[in-house]
Amino acid sequence: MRPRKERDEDDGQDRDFVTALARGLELLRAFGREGESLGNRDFAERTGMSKSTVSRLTYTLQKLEYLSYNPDTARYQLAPPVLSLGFSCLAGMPLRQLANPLMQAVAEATTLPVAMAGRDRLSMVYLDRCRGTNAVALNIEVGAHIKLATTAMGRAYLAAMDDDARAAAMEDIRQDEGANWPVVQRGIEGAVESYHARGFCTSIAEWRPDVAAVAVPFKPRDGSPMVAFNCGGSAQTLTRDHVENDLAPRLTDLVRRLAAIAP
Amino acid sequence: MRPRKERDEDDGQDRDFVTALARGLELLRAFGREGESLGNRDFAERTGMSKSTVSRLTYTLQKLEYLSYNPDTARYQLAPPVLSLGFSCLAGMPLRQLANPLMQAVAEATTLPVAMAGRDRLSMVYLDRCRGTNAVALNIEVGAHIKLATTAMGRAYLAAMDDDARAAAMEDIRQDEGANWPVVQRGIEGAVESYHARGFCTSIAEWRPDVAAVAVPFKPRDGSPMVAFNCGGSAQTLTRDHVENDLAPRLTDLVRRLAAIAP
DNA sequence: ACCATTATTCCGCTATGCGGAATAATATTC
DNA sequence: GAATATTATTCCGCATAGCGGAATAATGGT
Repeated sequence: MRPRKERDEDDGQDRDFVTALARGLELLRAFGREGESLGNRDFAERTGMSKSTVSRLTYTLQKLEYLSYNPDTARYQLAPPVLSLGFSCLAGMPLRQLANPLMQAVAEATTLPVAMAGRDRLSMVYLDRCRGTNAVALNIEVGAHIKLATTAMGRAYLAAMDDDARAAAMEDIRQDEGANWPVVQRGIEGAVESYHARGFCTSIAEWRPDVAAVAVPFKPRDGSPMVAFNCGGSAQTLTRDHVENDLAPRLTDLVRRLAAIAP
Repeated sequence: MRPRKERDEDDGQDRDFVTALARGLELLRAFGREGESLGNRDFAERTGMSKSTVSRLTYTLQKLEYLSYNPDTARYQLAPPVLSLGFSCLAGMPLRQLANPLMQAVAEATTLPVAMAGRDRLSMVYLDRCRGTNAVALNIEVGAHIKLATTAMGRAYLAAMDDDARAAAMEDIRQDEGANWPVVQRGIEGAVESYHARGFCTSIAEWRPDVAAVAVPFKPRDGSPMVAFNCGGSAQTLTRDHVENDLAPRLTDLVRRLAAIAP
């Protein structure tokens, strides 16, 4: 086969990029995690597309049953076929099956939840998780988002990116964070150093004041997307010492074992 | 606002239907539940689109990060953002939060798993589920599919559809089932009767020889998509009498209570 | 009854996206 | 190692799909 030539996007347009598809997907993304229903008006505002375009796209998506339409409120909502796609996505990650037992072992040994996540723009998305026997703590479901910029998970991911990809991501984060950026930036830079020096990243009372966590990235050799593993709990009960000298080694060990069995 | 005029799709084309979007989504759907990776060739075969079209669409989807590309194998795989969409879909279903406690109560009373599902083409997709304390039985995850045509869940859904929608669905099922159709058809017709007479549908050793289940549909008054609830387990331990006279009333009761608190 | 809001339709224009054929790169075979 | 088979991408002309502005409809509030 033939590797795709680098396209010149800067000046001219990308002749192979299908705009209509991108727009439609942007519409699906417009829903927040809080499960609001959206009207055509909302879509137009959130995405900056013209009313007519939105109308046509929602019409199409509804016909394909990705959106369900409520005639009473004139609002749309994401429909079950969207969920199916998400499930196929999970099914297509052999890493999950391989990593799960290792995660489970750490969760049991530490009594804390352990999770695996991948990136989605400025978030990390949970791909799998094991609950620790102990905690009521931090019960995040598969599919849920946590911040890329300030969580241990996100920092571990950032730390393991190529320099240029990380630079691009950090630029996006800067846009997003506004005034917080200096603090956030320091956190990320610290994480990069921590990762290179010790192989893990922490976030103790930085994402949320009551949460302490550690995370380690994993790059599959076969080129499938990078993931990260985390483990953590209440910042009240977990000392920095405990996080760095007990939890962190368990996660680095998890990743080492995984590297031995994963492609 | 203004209700959308009925389009004439039969003869001319639908001027408002965005083909490129539909095609791109069809590509995402092409992945089976078994988590294969697909190359452009596979997409072209499965969807019947031309090679060039597939190439452009996969390029676009990859750029949007819905597909991850493995340069070694030249195969694509669904990426985390797809999972995010699925999660937003769940978040947007208030019914889940309302129904969950009721489902939990039935699961505990019967020691059997109870689930809620919506439709996706010829499948029912699990939207939520509660495990019964008892069984190792039938542990299906959220997002998973079961057959529309032969499960209790699917039959309950079919039974509660409008006559014309059901007719359309049955036509699709007929296409899909081939030689089995006569048996399947009788099952569905029996389910429709059962639903009208008693308010529930069963499938005992019909979907799989070792599974017995009962299901009840629920139509939200606010126009959001219909769902169904099921409950079941091993056909060895569950008698028809038990299913119809113990489990079924619990589910119809669940739906009655839900109707009282849901929109 | 009127106005404000929200959606949809209409329609001309052009960029968009389509597909066939040519081209490249890689795997496979002998 | 040359030759062949496979799989992908690029090129490019053409038709048309889809875009957006303006007009039109329906609805709800006051």
